[in-house]
Amino acid sequence: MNIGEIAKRAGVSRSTVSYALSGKRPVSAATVRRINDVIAELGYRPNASARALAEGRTRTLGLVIPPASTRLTDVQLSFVASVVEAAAAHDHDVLLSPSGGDHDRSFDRVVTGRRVDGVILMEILLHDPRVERLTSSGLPFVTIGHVVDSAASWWVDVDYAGLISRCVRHLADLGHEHIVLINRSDELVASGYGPAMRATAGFLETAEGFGMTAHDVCCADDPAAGLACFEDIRARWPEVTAAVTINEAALPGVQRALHRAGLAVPGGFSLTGVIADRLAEDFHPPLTAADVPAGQMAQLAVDLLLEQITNPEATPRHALLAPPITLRSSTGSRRRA
Amino acid sequence: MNIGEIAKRAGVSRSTVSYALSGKRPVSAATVRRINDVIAELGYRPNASARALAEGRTRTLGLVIPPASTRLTDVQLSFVASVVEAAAAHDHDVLLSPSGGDHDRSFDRVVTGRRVDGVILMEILLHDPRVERLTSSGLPFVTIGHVVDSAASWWVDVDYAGLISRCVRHLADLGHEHIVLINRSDELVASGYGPAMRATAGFLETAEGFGMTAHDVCCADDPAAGLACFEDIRARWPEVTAAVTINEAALPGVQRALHRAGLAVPGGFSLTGVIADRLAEDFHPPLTAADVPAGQMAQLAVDLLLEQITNPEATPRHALLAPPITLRSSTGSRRRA
DNA sequence: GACGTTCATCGAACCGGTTCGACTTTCGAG
DNA sequence: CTCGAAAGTCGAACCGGTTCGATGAACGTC
Repeated sequence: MNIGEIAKRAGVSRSTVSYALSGKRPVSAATVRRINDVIAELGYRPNASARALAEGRTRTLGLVIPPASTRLTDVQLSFVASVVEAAAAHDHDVLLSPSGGDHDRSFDRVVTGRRVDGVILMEILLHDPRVERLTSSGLPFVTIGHVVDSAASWWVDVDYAGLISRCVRHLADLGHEHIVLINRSDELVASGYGPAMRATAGFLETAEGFGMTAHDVCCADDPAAGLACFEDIRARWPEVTAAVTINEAALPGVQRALHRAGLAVPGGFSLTGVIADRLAEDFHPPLTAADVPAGQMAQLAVDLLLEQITNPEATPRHALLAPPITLRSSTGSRRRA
Repeated sequence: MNIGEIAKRAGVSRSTVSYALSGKRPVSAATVRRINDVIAELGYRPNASARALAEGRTRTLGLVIPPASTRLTDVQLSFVASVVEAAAAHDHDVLLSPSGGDHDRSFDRVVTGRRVDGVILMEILLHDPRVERLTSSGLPFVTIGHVVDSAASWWVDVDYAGLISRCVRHLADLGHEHIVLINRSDELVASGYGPAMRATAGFLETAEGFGMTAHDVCCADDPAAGLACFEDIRARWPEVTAAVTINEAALPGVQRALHRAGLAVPGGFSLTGVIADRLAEDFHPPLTAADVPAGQMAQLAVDLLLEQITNPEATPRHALLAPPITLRSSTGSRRRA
């Protein structure tokens, strides 16, 4: 059941059927009705490949995700789901492509085979080879996170430096003097992962401004590492009374370490950071934190990408989101150790 | 840069370029080399839409996921990532489509627009309307989980009944006499979610066989519900000494409730069930559990789907996986309450 | 030396849509 | 009544690949 069949049964030409469906040229009401009847009867749907070939666009967006070996965090996950929904709202589909490791073939296929009209790139590094590949391919793309030279590209990011800075200020207001930043993994930081770098910068700078002593440590993205990391912190700097973190995955371990050390939250120790709201709420006690607005970021990323696709000449736009800190109950005024 | 341009620069016809690339007819070594040189120089990649149109297949698989509003569990997440990787290994891409709620348009687009060669359907119900839609559309598909009338369809599933049964036997061996099943949400059970139904059946049947008293309760998929659920259990059946669960998302709440009640695991209470291995290991103490092999299921689902696509006349195949129970440290012999 | 194969290549048709130009017909304005 | 514009429709070309049938050359066989 293709457009020719519909045309034959409705007694019109193929082009008339096409115009009746797209509305790009006037078609008489009677003809439209006849065509619609035939379509309803035969259950016709235009072939997406043929349409893509003719129109020169696929109505599909590519979403490049970290490979499965890298454990996806809760925020990333809800981001993926939200991208799919935002795209669906604009009648677009989403093609997934893992990247990194040995998955470059997939990335290549998606990028160079004109399979998608544009790409959303997650988890980008400060110097990211994929960004260069995309730039030279001419395919529209939006990154989640931004590269060093960011003015000329399209991106959506969370203002990690600003948010962490606010967290530090919050702790300063509560009287804390010795604080620590629990960052993400060594490798990620070493590879130039933007959020980690910016969090560190915002953390140290703000703490210094308030005359606090501040330490920052890296921690792998899993509970076991969180536990070890926190015990290490206690051993090296027993005077620390509060921690700021951007490492969601390590949280359960940190919680266990706090418990083992006999530290109540927030009575004996305060904890805050940039955390997905669902995770912050599931913590015990609920975490005072800057909630990463994954859904909003996804929506924005899709909007920016579609705008860029529609108008390739548009000047690049970005969005740096700084969600407010939600006061829950994991931070309190400093107590003597 | 299309195939015609390549042909022109190599001084051959378009069909020769096509045959040189596909190898479906012999082409002289000299010509192949000349064509490859031109292709390398111009960075040519065939247009995926044109190829899909001509070949009648898209080399793309559809993956129907639960909508973003339904919080995806850890298993589901790693399943998605694994499907993408398994498909990539066969040079296929994955198109995501949410379903349920108001996302039927997306599902429709994917299914009826010939955008994909086949579909993998996650989280299916015992009576699932999407299965009927797919069946009548003639598109190959594989379901994760199986419907009542399952002999005639392709699916991969975890043997929940068998696994839960093993968990119960394990508890019986340890001397427990009063146990409870923490199932998934009311709504899910009410809507006929297979795993939940089969878990219940396997649980009650096996417990009865061992002469145990067994209760089963539903619990929403979040920590707060887990906490409330467990406190309810303690209030109603204080004699219960062990729980079996298939509800991963509720676990943190259950843990908190155990802690509040002053119950050590496994000293005061035993806990086991069907849980993703990563979650089981992150628990404190690590959970004795049947690890859901998400990666293996994804691999199998993709293999089955590709087989069905290649050979539509093949008789349906299924796989019911029963991973072994991994003994960790959350179960112990019964103590007097 | 005639003949059937295999090799290598070409041109044309096809996949199923969209879109452009051209051709009637209808209609309202001058 | 005439003329131009708009409505309504058609045929043909095009998007960029794949594939079929045909053709000519090289080759081994009887």
